Amino acid sequence: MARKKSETGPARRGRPPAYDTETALKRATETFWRTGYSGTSLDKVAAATGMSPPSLYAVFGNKHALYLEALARYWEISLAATREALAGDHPLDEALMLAYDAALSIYFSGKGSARGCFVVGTAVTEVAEDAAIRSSVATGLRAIDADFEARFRLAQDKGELDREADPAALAILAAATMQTIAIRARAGARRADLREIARKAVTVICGRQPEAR
Amino acid sequence: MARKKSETGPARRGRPPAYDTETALKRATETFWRTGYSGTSLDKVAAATGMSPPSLYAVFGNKHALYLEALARYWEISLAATREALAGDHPLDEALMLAYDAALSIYFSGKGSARGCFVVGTAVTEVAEDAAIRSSVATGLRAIDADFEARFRLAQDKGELDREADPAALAILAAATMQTIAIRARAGARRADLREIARKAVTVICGRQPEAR
DNA sequence: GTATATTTGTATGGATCGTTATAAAAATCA
DNA sequence: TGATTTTTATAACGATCCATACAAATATAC
Repeated sequence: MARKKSETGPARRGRPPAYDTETALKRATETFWRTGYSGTSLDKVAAATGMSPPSLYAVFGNKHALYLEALARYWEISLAATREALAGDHPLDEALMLAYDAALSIYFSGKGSARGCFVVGTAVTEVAEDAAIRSSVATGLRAIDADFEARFRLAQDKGELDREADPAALAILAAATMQTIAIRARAGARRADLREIARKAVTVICGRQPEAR
Repeated sequence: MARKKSETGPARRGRPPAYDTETALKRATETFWRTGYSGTSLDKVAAATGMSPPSLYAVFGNKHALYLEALARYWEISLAATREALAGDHPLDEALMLAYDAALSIYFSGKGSARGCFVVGTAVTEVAEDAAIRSSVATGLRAIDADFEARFRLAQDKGELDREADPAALAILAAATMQTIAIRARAGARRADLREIARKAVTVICGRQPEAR
């Protein structure tokens, strides 16, 4: 629960915070993103944020709570990116490519080699033993499926997609494509190659257009 | 490089090993599988294998080398399972389902909740900062793609698959389906639901059969 | 038996882990 | 100014990390 959202009230009482909570969370996220939850020590987070351990604990609680907040924020951002891509009035194949381009922008953000998806790259490992992380991941995965499925249903309504197509099945494949791209990005694949993968996947998923072109 | 493969020569000299290297590697793999590489201490591995830390180091080198050997062994087993499923003379859709059933058997093996895929569940996290693990993962991913692609090409030759289909694109989708199943299994999805996902994906991937049914 | 070779368990080293006690620093309120 | 409030940095806590020194244990070779 990030504070610092106070609307500059009548001036706070004690010593003012030296660091912004939002940017600290962003820096912490970047650190977890690269070395995972278990592989990231709080000292590393402290170094990345410039905050001392006691300040981190005062603001975020503990390492686990900090990671959960980073995970929740990541879901917000990445799900919003997918939704925005799918929400426009583009043709189905273009909308899907916009979603994959948005994902690629996230997966290849930051300095150095690609980090892929924060969830696939760090949360999935913890999910086996950590109920809180598992819950967050499961909920997010369902949301992705639902967003894709809604777009496929809309495509059917608009006549872009064969009436006999199965929107739920296509949604799983669309989500799977996003996830394989996330894995391959982290494993070192080139962005252009991954975009080509997305393009081919979209072609298969959209299938032959209904008669009216 | 696991020893203990010696063909019972003229009787070894010193005190005989108390533990079998193969079963120790299997137990170590199971431990990494659940808590990941960074999340698994050597003490935990020692407890799981029943071996003392010095014995583990004598046999496997160090924690990193032990994990790499577990990873290599996992690739061997899982790739062999996929190949065997695709190698039979079943129809394309049945062959694909055999591959997914084999994967599900691996993902749901062991006691307790499903661990998913060892690679997706543990190696992908380390891949960002560990060159050796990254190399192993990249090679394995290429192998999966190649195995699926070969099967799709065969299907075209046998007339099971539309001549205009793109075997490479379908292979990516088939691999992506396997990976999304791995992720969802670890995140708590039920086996029956994942099998249904596989079934629907196979339907989309195989597409409409060519004229001759 | 004695010497040699190899593995074993115990015990521990030095570093790092997550977390917190403590007190100085920097602001407002009186 | 002095009291109060809040954040800061330093330092350290016990626990655990990966790895190894050491000597007892157990086999063969002579």
